[in-house]
Amino acid sequence: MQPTLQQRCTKIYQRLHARYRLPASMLEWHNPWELLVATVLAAQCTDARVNMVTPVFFRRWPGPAELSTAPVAEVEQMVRSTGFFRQKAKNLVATARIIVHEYDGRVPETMAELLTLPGVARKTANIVLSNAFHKHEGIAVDTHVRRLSFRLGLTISTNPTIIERDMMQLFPREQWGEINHLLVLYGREICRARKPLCSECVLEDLCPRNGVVG
DNA sequence: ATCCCGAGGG
DNA sequence: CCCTCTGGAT
Repeated sequence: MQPTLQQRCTKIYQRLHARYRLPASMLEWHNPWELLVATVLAAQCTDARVNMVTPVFFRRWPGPAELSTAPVAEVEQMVRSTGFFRQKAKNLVATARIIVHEYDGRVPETMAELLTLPGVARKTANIVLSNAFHKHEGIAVDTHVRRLSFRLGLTISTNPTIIERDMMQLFPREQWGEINHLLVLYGREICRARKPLCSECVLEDLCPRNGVVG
């Protein structure tokens, strides 16, 4: 008797939760603004690299007020090593200006408002909402969540919006924030993009690769 | 679909 | 060389 999709998700959560207990992002931050900046910089970049940049960044520009008047060229050099540096610098300065002028200098706390910021889509907004404000409006779908949800047969889509909708159906809301961290950690350690360590996998009996009906 | 973009691993 | 890293806008 094959387990249902829901039953598999329950087991996936239980096993990864047991493995990682209270998982957190490796990004280093001290307030919502720092988490927002770090998450924008994390696009197509490792957390370790972001963490090399952000301490210097926040010493130079501690908050949105300081960044809003910074020369974009100087910001570009600061974030250069994270890749996509022209886009990220331009978006971060523009975001700082919007937060200063439209939100009284504070990072907005709703999905709709966060999505108005340049360079911020649902993935970044979900990370900020769940981690900085403890609001779980959705599930952050990044490269790891996309790869693992597909491999585990939790979605047949490669579209992040559809993947998020599928995942929201499969996991209870109180797990939405944590499931992102669990899948990211497991994706980095075991279910890696390049050479997944299937022989060490604790989800082996739940994976379509081993005959479980997707 | 394509572009943005540097750094590290293999 | 190629692939990947907690994406987003056009």
